[in-house]
Amino acid sequence: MWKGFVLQQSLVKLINFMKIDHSKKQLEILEKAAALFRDKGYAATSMRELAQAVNLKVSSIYSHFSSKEAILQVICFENAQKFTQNMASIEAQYNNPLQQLEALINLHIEIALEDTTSVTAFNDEWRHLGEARLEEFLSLRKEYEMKFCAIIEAGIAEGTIQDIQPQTIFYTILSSIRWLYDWYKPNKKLEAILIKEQVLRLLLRGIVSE
Amino acid sequence: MWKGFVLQQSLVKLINFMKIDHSKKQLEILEKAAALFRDKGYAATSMRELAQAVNLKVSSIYSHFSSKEAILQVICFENAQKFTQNMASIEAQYNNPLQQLEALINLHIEIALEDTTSVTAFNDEWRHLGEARLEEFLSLRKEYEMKFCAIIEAGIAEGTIQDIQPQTIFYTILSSIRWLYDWYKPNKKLEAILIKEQVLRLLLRGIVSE
DNA sequence: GTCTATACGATGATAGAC
DNA sequence: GTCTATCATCGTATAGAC
Repeated sequence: MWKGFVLQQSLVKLINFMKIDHSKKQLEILEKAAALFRDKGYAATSMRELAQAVNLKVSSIYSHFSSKEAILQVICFENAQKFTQNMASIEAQYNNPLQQLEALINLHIEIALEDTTSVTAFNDEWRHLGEARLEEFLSLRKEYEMKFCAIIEAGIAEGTIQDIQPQTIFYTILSSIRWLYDWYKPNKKLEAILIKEQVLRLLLRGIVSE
Repeated sequence: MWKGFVLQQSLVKLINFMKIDHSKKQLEILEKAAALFRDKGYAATSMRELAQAVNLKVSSIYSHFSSKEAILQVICFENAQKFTQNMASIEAQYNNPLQQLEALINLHIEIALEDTTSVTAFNDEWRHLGEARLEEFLSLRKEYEMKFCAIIEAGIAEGTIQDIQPQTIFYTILSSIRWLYDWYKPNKKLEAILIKEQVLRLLLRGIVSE
């Protein structure tokens, strides 16, 4: 049995450039906004609620962000960058397609377990971006998808990955991890390790036991 | 290699009781509402938009449904019932846990491929139910989860399913299918069959090839 | 940067004529 | 059942004092 995935856990370092370029108050607003967007959705979250959550009057928020959508933009694009940059570092680190894929799955699981709020908002609420920004966002997303699928494709050619449409594998991986955002409560560190190992095994080896 | 899943495709019959109990106009409203809720989200969909979509004035909608939330309620609870009833019929049809699980996965894939709008709205927008109905809904969902996990548990005990926390398997299956709602365009019948076979194989046997 | 005050369009929902 | 008319409320956003 192939056991490579046991060896390379936790090698991926998460880059937190969200903390660069923003003032303390901006960061506070971004965090609370992400939490509200995650819990109630972007459209159902009002600026009045957000203001209350950060102990400001509504108008004061506009000293930090030009609009409600501007806040969503930061959340969406900084998270998109996070995934793109991590993928680049993974590609540099491994040259084996299967190891790259495993590291990518690991990356997505780790991000899901570590940063529940911001990434969830990014995952679910990007569609509320305005037309221009939405187009930009979708193009970034498409680029990420193509790189991801290229790795899968290489693994299929090599014979280490099942011969299934790369897009199907890609979408299945990405969405299969999404329940972590909704269900995982970041209390127990031990449980996180167990979940990570089990989800990874489930995706790589399947449900059926030999 | 275990090949049972090749034999029992498409045995699951989808029950469409959504078409019972509602007038034609109510059905039209429900369909358009589901499409709008799916595309823009419940909160971002206004009654005026919905009215326009069904060629009515806003006030006329209130002759068919008592409120915007009442429409969401129908969508959520009738879809919940759909899954519950299908599960019951699967449990009656098979007594092998692995076959039951495979039929359940098949069910979820088939529903995703056949009925994109209503189920997507149900999947994503239930959280906008009012407090009382939300509680009711979550209890139905919990019940479904427990039955689903009991089947997985039986498979693990039997040795046919990998020894992984049943909840982890359950959540991974359910969410792994969700990309179909977002990405699959119901044009090509042939492609649907291919996707179904591949997703099923991916979940059951995993990404890594032997 | 934060406040009070306010603009003003959109929202869910109702009253009452036909 | 459908319409016109209307309501009260809430939405994002701005102006201007401190």
